[in-house]
Amino acid sequence: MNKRATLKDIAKATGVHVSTVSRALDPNRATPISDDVVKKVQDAARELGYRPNRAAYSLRTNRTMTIGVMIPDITNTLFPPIVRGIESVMEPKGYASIMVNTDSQRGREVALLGTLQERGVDGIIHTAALRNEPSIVEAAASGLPIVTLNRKIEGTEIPYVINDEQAGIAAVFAHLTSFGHRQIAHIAGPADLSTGKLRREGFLAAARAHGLDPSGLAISEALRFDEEEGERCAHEILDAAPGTTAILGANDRLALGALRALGKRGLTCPGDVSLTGFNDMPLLDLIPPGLTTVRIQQFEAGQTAARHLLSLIRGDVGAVPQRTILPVELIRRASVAAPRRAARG
Amino acid sequence: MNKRATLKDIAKATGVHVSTVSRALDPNRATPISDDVVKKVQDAARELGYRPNRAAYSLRTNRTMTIGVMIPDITNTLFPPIVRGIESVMEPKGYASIMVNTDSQRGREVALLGTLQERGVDGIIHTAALRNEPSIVEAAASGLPIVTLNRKIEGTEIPYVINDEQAGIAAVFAHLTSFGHRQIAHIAGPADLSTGKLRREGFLAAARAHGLDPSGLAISEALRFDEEEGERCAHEILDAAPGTTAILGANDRLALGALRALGKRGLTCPGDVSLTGFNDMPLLDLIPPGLTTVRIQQFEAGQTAARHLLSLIRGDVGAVPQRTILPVELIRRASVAAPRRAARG
DNA sequence: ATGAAAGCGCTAACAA
DNA sequence: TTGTTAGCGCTTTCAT
Repeated sequence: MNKRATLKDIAKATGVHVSTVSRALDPNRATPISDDVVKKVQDAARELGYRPNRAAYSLRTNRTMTIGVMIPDITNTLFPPIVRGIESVMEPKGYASIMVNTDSQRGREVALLGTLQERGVDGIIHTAALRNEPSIVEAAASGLPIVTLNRKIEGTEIPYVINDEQAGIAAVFAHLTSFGHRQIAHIAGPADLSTGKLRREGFLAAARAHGLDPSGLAISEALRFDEEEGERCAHEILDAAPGTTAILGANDRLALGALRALGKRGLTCPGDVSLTGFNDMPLLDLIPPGLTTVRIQQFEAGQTAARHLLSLIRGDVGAVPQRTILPVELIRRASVAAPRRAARG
Repeated sequence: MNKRATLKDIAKATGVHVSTVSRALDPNRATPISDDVVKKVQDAARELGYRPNRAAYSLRTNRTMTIGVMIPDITNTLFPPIVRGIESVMEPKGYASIMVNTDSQRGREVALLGTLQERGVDGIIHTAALRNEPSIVEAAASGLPIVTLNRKIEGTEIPYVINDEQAGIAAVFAHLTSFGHRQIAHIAGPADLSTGKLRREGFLAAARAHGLDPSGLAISEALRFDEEEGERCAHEILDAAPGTTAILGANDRLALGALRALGKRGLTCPGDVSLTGFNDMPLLDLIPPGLTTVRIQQFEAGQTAARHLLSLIRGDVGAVPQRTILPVELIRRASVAAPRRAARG
């Protein structure tokens, strides 16, 4: 383990002072250096396999060239493309990211935010932050650049990037009504997650827009965004409102769970009940009958959030819109059909 | 942005020397400190919201408490559970991880290894390293603790953790022959990836073990582990060896591609051709007809690799077996059935 | 049991 | 254009 070359080593090798070496190696050099010294230094650096010591740089400049990426769970297919999107803009700028999984637990969210701060990250991209979690607000108030993804934090100036949840829900809802559905139920996501809340609101708004009384529509709220909860909620809905002809799921996994519930009840999709999801997860198209859903831009969302964070880090606050809403796309598949007996009116 | 409290601040607040503060806060304190000083210091630390400056710590100790995790692509469902497994053991020990995606490109693999070294990571878990990529060997030789996952690097002492590829392939192969299949073809993975190579070898070995002449079996090699290549290879196989009754895919995605090829040819699975995969990706069970496959331990593999890396970092080389092979499990689904005309003998 | 002092590698005034 | 100097916050050796 021959330890790494330092500026001092290069200085010794070239006969110039370490500060000169530092300057010669600085890509955006402020002070002018004679060409031959620059060349000599760079040659020596290459020769010695010099790599700057990040810790020393950080200690001195208070910049780690590292950002924190907080996500609920990388195992959720929603997040890997986001992470890649972030990486695609940060890596070329010399930033590395430390990713942490919060499992949507308040305790973990606070603790992990703490470790990121301790490590002196230059900024944080916070994906799907819990609603009503103040620690992130405090961190932002203390001057740490933060951008949230999939989540607006009320009452703050923290810039956020979200998909157009409302438009997505409106699109599926309109799609369902265009087939004649009126008895449309909703499996809502957890209320403490912003997507859960927004999509539920979108559902209610869409119902009103189509002249339906929201209070007459069945809504069951899932505790988690998973198949098990989707199944439970679907049963709840079908027990409470047997006339339901369509179920609008707050995401794909809930819809897949509902599909299972239909199967267990001997009901078919879309024959007996139409079904829709949200997100368009990978492989979804291969699962019969083919779930109609809403495709969101994950990679692009990551990129956008990263670009905004870079601006914040640079201090160019003016360049960052407080909110960015990314367009979504309705994906029509076979899980929606006309209701058996269209209950019009 | 009121800047963070330092040891000096605590020293000032408590009236003791900064070195005393450092010692009082050290969890595994070497030198004895009087109880009341310890208490006073810890109280002040809490009061001031003290968080150690990692950069200063790193500069001084040459330890970053950070590891690098190199993976081909987090978007591939294989890797998120591995990452969580790694995190589950590293995080409690105070380590953070920097994850980088190599996209299985030699250039990226070398460059990203470089940035990890520059950042002074204490160790690296390298998942699915490219075969014949020497940079990682050099890094290990220079003293950097490294553990590889899904990959053995020949001719080195680098510890590796792999799934029992051979046993997995042997199990599916035996499963196929137990249904009477003899004309078994293989869609092999890329030869420059260890899983591709190992599974191909496993296929050949299994064939011999069952008294089949490997040279009589059709093998088509995919350029990538994706559906498109699976489809291409399946067509190639069915064109070249029309008598094929079963296709053993090197992974699930290749098998799904093959499934698509069958569909396009008007063939059914398992009616006309049986099909098997490897990995048991999420949602696979919901895709008809239900792919028979091999389940591997991803989370556990990550945990194991992380534990081994910790031992290496601690200098406890003796505690780390050079190779760890994790058991796999055959998952029987409906994609395998008896061939229409069992070609026995 | 505690203090003093050095120094990790780097950058950034300030001088020259 | 280059050198000198100080110091970021921490750990650790050596005194006391």
